[in-house]
Amino acid sequence: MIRVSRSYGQLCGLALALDAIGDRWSLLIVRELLTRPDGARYTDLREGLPGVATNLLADRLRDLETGGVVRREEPRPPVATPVFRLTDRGRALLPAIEALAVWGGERVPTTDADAEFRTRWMVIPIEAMLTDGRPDEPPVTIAIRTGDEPLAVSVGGGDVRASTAAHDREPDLVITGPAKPILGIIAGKLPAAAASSVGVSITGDRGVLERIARG
Amino acid sequence: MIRVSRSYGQLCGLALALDAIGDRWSLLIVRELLTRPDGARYTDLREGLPGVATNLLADRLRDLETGGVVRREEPRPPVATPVFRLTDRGRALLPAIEALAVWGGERVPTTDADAEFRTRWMVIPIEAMLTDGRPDEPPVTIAIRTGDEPLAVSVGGGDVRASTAAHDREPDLVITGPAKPILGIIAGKLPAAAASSVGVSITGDRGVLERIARG
DNA sequence: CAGCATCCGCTTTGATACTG
DNA sequence: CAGTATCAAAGCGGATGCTG
Repeated sequence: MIRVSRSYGQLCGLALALDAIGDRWSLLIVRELLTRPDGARYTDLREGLPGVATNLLADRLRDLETGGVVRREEPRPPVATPVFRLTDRGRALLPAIEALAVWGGERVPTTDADAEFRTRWMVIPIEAMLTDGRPDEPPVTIAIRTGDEPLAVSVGGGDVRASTAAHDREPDLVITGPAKPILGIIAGKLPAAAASSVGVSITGDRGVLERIARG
Repeated sequence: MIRVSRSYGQLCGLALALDAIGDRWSLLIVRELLTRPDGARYTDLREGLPGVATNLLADRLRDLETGGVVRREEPRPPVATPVFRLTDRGRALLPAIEALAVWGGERVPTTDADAEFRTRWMVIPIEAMLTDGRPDEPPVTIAIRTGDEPLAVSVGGGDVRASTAAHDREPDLVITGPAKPILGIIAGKLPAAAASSVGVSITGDRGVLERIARG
């Protein structure tokens, strides 16, 4: 009944990391929790992890809890349901996940039209790949309308932050269309001029795109 | 007979990366090849991957070749054996592997005394965790004597490079002892003064340790 | 309904043996 | 040396059942 995920038994940082988060679905669970700072319920996680078997999700959450990556918070007596959050150690996986996401993002399949998509999945690559190139200018916001929910990107003070929460104010730039080309445009790999030809509409201050593109 | 490693089917950079290198042993194979710029033969890889089943190693090498991470170079007609190398795309995994190795390295088990170890496995964490803090000073070298083969660390010009090749000249610092405390001392987590109490002997210019420690 | 646990068929893994 | 072949055991994914 014990669930000890098989260890590589190697005195090596990478092997030890893979002992902890190398199982199938583990890093994707961490991805979900990274974009939910307030924690997530079991069903939230299932929604963000299409294809996961429910028993595997339960197993992995236990494993990650044992590994010190995830903390389960039991609800207060009356009602409510458990909430899962990342520990500090879990959040420390961000650089590794960003690096993997950037590496994998270079090969986004143009075929495979029926792949699952959640707008939330854009948060990590956006924060990893973009930067505020003009930290002294006043902050601006971008609204991205694609997928299952809108995305708000805040640019200012040298930082780029993305979240599925709503903006405080009117966005300076609004991007609407299918996710794949939007990612290309944001990453600067697809020129904004070609947006309409791939079904993406951009309204507002396009200069913001230059401000956030990496040198 | 087709070996399509199960895809997550998610339009997400991280999921795509895991589709390519998320299978068991895959990233450890890349680790081995990263520390062998001249390529490795099948048996070299087996030596550096204790515990891998030979059929799995063959399978993974095929998968990684299909995924564009590894290239197999067949030998010239007379004799010789195939050599496996990383492609450019495979080498591009270095930042992700470094991030994972650093994360995993923070929890090196003090128990598990019978874990496998190869000196070569120190190359990536050393290059990831150390820096040349005095790039204008003349280059220095460190010899690390532990595990199955000696390790040569070159510090200079702002870079820290490690390899299992021999030094060109006499090392400025020699560190001898068991791998675990040596890693701690190099990372600056274990004071050099405590070295002898954990079986580590340090001879030469200890100032080098301050030169390479991260801020 | 949220949050799992159980069962079941299939695939992957790992240990060993064997071959060109 | 560089793998392939075989097979038991574990892991995975899907469906379904149970409990508060």
